[in-house]
Amino acid sequence: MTDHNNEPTYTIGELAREFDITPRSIRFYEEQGLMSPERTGQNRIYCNKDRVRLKLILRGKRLGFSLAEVKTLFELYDTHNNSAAQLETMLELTEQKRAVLHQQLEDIQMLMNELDEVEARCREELAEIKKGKLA
Amino acid sequence: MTDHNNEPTYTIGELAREFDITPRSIRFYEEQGLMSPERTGQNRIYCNKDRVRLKLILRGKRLGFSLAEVKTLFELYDTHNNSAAQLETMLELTEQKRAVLHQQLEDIQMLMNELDEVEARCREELAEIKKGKLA
DNA sequence: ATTGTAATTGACGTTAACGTAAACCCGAAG
DNA sequence: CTTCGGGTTTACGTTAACGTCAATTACAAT
Repeated sequence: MTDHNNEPTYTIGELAREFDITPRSIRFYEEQGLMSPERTGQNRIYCNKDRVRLKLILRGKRLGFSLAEVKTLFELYDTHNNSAAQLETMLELTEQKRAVLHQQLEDIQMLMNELDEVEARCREELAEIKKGKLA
Repeated sequence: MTDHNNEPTYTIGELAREFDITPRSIRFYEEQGLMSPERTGQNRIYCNKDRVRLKLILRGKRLGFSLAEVKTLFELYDTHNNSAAQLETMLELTEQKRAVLHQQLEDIQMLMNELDEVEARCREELAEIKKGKLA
């Protein structure tokens, strides 16, 4: 958290701890072109934008996106595309992602319902057992 | 869809086509202990229960679960556990899964919001371009 | 001067989830 | 009979996303 000139920065270790990942992972994300932090000599120095990126990467991963996919999302978001063609492409991609997310929402709903059932069955049986012990 | 004695069955190829995966994948799931279809000689013959299992496997995958995790979920669901200890364990596991799913729901919400923004920005710029072309 | 702590690059190892190729069997069609 | 379109096993190849050294550097405290 070396605060130099009013903008907060972080070391790789700090970010690693904060997000509960290893420095190795962070370097790997950089290697894959997902971020490019500044350097102090040979040491990496991360600014807020980098931290946000990292957060986005991890969120993408939790949703099952590959690093490559996350990267293209970044590129989409970054480039202020002026070409109409690219803008159209981008809209297509957001639509695709939206479809995937929608599917996941459905999946989650169904799984949650099943979990409810399993849990209910479980609690019932536990109650049975306890009744048996008291008798 | 060989209907023998009122219960529908399927070949590996049929299931593969239906779920848009390869037979190799299905055999792999079996190898991992996720299903064990009957045999006609050396050929696999899948019943409805197997088909449902396959569907569940794929749903699990879409949600980012590993095959191993899906397997333990199956085992949880299958075994009519009588031991109180095992029931408790099961409740813990369902709680864990629930937490993961909740996190995913949040992630999806945020990502969808971002997609909305990106899309809006996109459409604006497209409108600009079109206006330019008409002028 | 040494010990400790955190960082670096480079290289090789690992796991999951299949893909792919080779060689085989089997039942129906021409 | 052979050809063809399924299916089968065995086994090695592949990709992603890191893990795990190993060797080196830098700075900080004892």
